[in-house]
Amino acid sequence: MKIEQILKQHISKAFQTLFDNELRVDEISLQPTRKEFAGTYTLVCFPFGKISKKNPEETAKIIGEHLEQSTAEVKGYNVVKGFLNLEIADNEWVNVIRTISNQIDFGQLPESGKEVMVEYSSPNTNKPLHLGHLRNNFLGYSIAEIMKANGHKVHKVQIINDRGIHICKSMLAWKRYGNGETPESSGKKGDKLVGDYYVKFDQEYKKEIAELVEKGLSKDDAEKKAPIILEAQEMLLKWEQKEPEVYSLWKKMNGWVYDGFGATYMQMGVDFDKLYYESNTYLLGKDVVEQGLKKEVFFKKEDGSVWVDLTDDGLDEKLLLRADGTSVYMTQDIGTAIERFKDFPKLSQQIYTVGNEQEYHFKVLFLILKKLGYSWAEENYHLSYGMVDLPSGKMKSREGTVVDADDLMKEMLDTSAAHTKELGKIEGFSEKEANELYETLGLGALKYFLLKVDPKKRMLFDPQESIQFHGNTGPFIQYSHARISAILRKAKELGFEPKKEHFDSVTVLAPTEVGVIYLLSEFENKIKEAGREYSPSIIAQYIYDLAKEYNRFYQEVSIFNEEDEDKLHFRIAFSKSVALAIKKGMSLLGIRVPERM
RNA sequence: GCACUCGUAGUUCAACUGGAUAGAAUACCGGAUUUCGGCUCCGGGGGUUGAGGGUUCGAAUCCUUCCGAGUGCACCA
Repeated sequence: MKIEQILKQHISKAFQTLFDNELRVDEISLQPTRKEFAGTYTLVCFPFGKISKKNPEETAKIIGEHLEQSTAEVKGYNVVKGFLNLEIADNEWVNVIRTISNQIDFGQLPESGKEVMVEYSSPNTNKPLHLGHLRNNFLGYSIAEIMKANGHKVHKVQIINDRGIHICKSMLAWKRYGNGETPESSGKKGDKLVGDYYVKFDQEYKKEIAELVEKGLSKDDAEKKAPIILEAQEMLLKWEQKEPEVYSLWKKMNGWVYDGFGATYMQMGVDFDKLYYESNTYLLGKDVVEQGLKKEVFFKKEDGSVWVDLTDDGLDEKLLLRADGTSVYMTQDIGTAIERFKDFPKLSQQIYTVGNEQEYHFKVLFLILKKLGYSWAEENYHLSYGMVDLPSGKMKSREGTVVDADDLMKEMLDTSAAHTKELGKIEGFSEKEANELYETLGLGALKYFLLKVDPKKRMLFDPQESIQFHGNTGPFIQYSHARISAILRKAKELGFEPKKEHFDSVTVLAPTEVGVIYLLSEFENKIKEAGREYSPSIIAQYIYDLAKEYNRFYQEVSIFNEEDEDKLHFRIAFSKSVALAIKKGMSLLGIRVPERM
């Protein structure tokens, strides 16, 4: 059992004995003791005044004294104001390492029986992926990994926005101005090529509008009557009727985009278990709306359009079906959500990784699903994240200030390659190994930088700072791991395989050792917390603290110069546990760690 | 206009969900180590937590009023 749990039980019992009071274990909260005081766990005693009928300081003393006398775990205590700081016996910490060394997969919680779906990425096929998508993808992937570590079964999915007027725009522009250009003929990545024609459409559209305005039309009229937009609308109708020529062009161009995106996802190191295509799902939801009408959850207006009234819940009325019977975004999302629970009947939760500008949309969506009587609706979660700003300000595609995902990743790889070569520590690496390392480092830096910030918060992406290899960065942690790996390699060469039966004589630890072991004992708590809060940043912060604390130990305590062989064995086992925690923690962020760098 | 989110060292981020003298990183200044691995470690300065008021033994955190930033309020997706 965990030290923290044992302590809580002791405290509960102490309350029984000392004050004849029932204090449940789950009512007790222990917090880490601040660095400047002795001890590891702190019990805040201010609230107990009523129970003990004494002031907080005396209360703390009584409890501390009792725990020190009656338990093996508490070796000492001190009281500052109403704070009771408890010092734990060193052999308890040794035990923690013994337990971890015995564990097969440290950092993996037992199966929960819960099954969750994580949706992320879901791009528009007209626009190549950019920095904002990177935050989305890394977040979604990481949350999926964190859910797995919490013992849940996970399905990673995305919905691909592959139909609608915007798709017809790029198709039309390609048809008009493309001269048969293909990714092969131009050497462009498929998604970039299609994106270019989307931009081209917009340019031509604006030209036509300007011409019409010159001829005396109002701007609104011009926007509606420009030939190019009329043609695009016609194309959409043809697409819906699956007219062969339009349909095959659609398939061809989408194919290019998927190839392009595929390459980008590969580079990012993210993947999906199942893809949903809007072209398959856009008709879903209509029958649900019909059912909702019958149940009088929704209502019809005079013109025949269908609405839901959410004013009682502090929201607005929301349109679900147009007067002509066609559906809107919300309708599709309702249908898709229900479809997914049909696809995976044991699903208990969906997590949608979507930017915070859609918070209102998801609030409405979940509320509608709840009103329709779906019990899982309340479990659904919008993993909302803030925008990524650049030092120059907001990213705006119109002003060309967008940071392209492919370009950025390439830059990170180049920088890490240059940096690594400069250090000259990788002699003996094959070219393939070296390239893998650059990728591990470059992407690690990028992912860590984007994930260390609380997802809810808007963040600033500074390209200069993100490529740094020291401070609170991915490479710093990767470096710490590589160094421990070096220690373990050396230990093996010298024949010091950690043997847990040797630990028994180790009874006195250095303060830095206790610091590190305390953090190790918190690993699983952090995984739970990250899952509960949907926040990879908790893991990122934790691993950084762990790496830093280990470095402190490393500086202070020598491993191989230690004469006591049991201590030496202990420190190797202890280092191994730290390496494991770093590796596992980083994998929860989708970041690999090298053995050498 | 209405709704939601946010405001913390020069800068980028934390703060265990109401706990101690608000912590890291970065940059700057000073020192240690020169090895198991160089990107390591230690110390220093730097804060009226946007401003005021309230609740509390105790507030960056909760309530309230201002000020400032952002997002949303489509028969677009």
